[in-house]
Amino acid sequence: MPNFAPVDEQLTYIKKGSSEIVKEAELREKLAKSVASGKPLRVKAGFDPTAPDLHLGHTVLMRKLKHFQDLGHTVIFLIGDFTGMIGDPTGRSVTRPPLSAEELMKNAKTYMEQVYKVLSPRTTEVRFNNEWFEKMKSADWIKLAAKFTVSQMLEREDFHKRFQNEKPIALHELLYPISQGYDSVMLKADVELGGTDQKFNLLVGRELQRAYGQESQVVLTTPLLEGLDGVQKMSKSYGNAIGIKEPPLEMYGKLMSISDEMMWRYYELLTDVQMAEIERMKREVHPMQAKKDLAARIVKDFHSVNAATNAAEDWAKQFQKHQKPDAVELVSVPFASVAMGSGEPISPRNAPPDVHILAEDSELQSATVIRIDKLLVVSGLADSASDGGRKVKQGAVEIENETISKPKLAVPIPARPLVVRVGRSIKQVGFTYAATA
RNA sequence: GCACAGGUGGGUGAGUGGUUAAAGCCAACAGACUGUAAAUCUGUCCCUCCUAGCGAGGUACGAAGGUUCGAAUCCUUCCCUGUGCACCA
Repeated sequence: MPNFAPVDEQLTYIKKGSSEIVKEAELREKLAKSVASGKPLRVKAGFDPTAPDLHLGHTVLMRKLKHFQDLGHTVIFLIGDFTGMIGDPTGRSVTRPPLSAEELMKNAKTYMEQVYKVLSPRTTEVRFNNEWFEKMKSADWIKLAAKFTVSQMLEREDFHKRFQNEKPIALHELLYPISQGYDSVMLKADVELGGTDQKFNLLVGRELQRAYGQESQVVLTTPLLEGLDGVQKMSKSYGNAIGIKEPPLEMYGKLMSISDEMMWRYYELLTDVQMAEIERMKREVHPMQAKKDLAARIVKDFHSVNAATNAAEDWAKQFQKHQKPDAVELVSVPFASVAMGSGEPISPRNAPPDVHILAEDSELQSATVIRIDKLLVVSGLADSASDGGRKVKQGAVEIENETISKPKLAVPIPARPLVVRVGRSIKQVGFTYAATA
C-alpha cells in the first residue's frame, strides 16, 4: 500500500478546479481514515455509453478522476450500460432504443481507449452497471423506488420546471436518478464525481447509501465546460463539441476558433497550467499566441507532439496563408454521382458557354461536366443539392483554389483528388469510376 | 371515461380562409472586416430541376379524411401532451 499524502495536501489538490464538494468535512474525514488505514478511497464516476465518443467536456471530469488516481485512490469508471437505456432525463429525448450487447461492448471498448489517454489503466476499475441491474426483479425495483418520494424527485430542477410548465415527465425518467444512486450503493463508493448538472443525481446516491446502511458518499462536482459557442455546455448534440478522437488538425482548428474569453477557461479546466501562470499569460501574452499554445497542448495530450506541430503548421497554412494544408481529409465518391447527363466528355472547344473550364491546359484531356452542388453533397460539404447551390452562389466554394461561380463545372477527369473548399472546411475529393454497365 | 387547454420549420413563437414556403427572435451557414477570436455589417437558412431568376415544380404547420375556386387557418375522426373531475356525499 502506498503512503498517502497528508490530508490537507490531498484536499488542496482535489479542490483545485472542482465546483462544489458535499460535504467537505466528510471528505476530510474519509481522507483521514484512508491515510490512517492505508486504504484507498473508492472514487466513482459514471458515463453514458450511448454516444461512444468522448469529448473535451468529459475530460474535465476525467482529469479530476486522474487527480484522485495520482493521490493513490481507486478510480471506478462506471459505464452506465443499463442507465443508458433510460437516458438522463432532459425532457427532450424520449425513450432510447436499448443497445445491443455487441454495440455495447464496442462502445465500451472505444470508450476505454479514449479514457486511458487521461487515466492510467492499472489503477482504474471498470464496471458496468448492468452487472447488478440485470439481476433485479420487479419486486426489487419496487423496494428501491420506495426509498424515494415524489416530492424529493421534484426537487430536481429539470423535473420541477417541467412539472410547473405542464410538460410531460415520463415515469421511467424518475428511475434514472435512483438507478444512478443505486450504483453507488453497489460499488460502495466513497466519493462520486460528476458535472454540476449531475448534482441531484449524485445526491440521490447519498440518500440511498444511507437507506442501505452505508456511509454516504461525498459528492464532488466539476464545472461544465462550455462548447465552441462559449455559451452552452459542450455536447455532441449541440454540435459544439471537440471530440478527443478527432484528427489533430480539426482539433487544433476548433480550439483556435473559441473566443479569447473561453480560452482561459479551457486553460483552467483542460491543462495543468497553474492559475498564477494563466494570470500572467493574460497580461503578457498575445491572445492568439496563447490560443495557439493551448491548441498545441491539447492536441499533444490526445495525439502526440508531432501531431501538434504538424497541426499548427497546417492550420497556419490553411487559414493564415490561405494555402492547402498537408493533411486534408480525403473522401472518395463515385464519379457517376456527380457527373451530369450522359457524362460525355467535353473539351474547351465543345464546352457550352456557361460551363466553366477549370484547367487551362486541359485541351488534350477529356472533361466531363460535374455538378458542383452534388459534389458538395456527396463529399459531405453541403446538406443538400439546394444547399450546395446556395453556397456556390454565395461564393463560398473553391475548387483547386478557384472560386466557383457556376453550379456546373467542367473538369478534366482528375487523376488526383480535387481540393474542394467550402468556407472554412477543406476536403480532397477523389473519384472512383465504376465499370459502366 | 368526461370536460377544458394545447400540438406550427433546428429551437422559441406569430399567424385563425386567399401575394403564407409560413412574421419576429435565437441558433446555424456563407461573405466583408479580422488574430478562422470577439464585436459589427451583409446575405442565406424545406426539397428537386433548369435557361440560376424578384425562375419552375414538389412537399410542409400532430395523422387521416371532408367542406371550399382556395385551408396551417372551418368540419369530422384518430393520435399525442397537460390540467381538472371521476374517493372518504
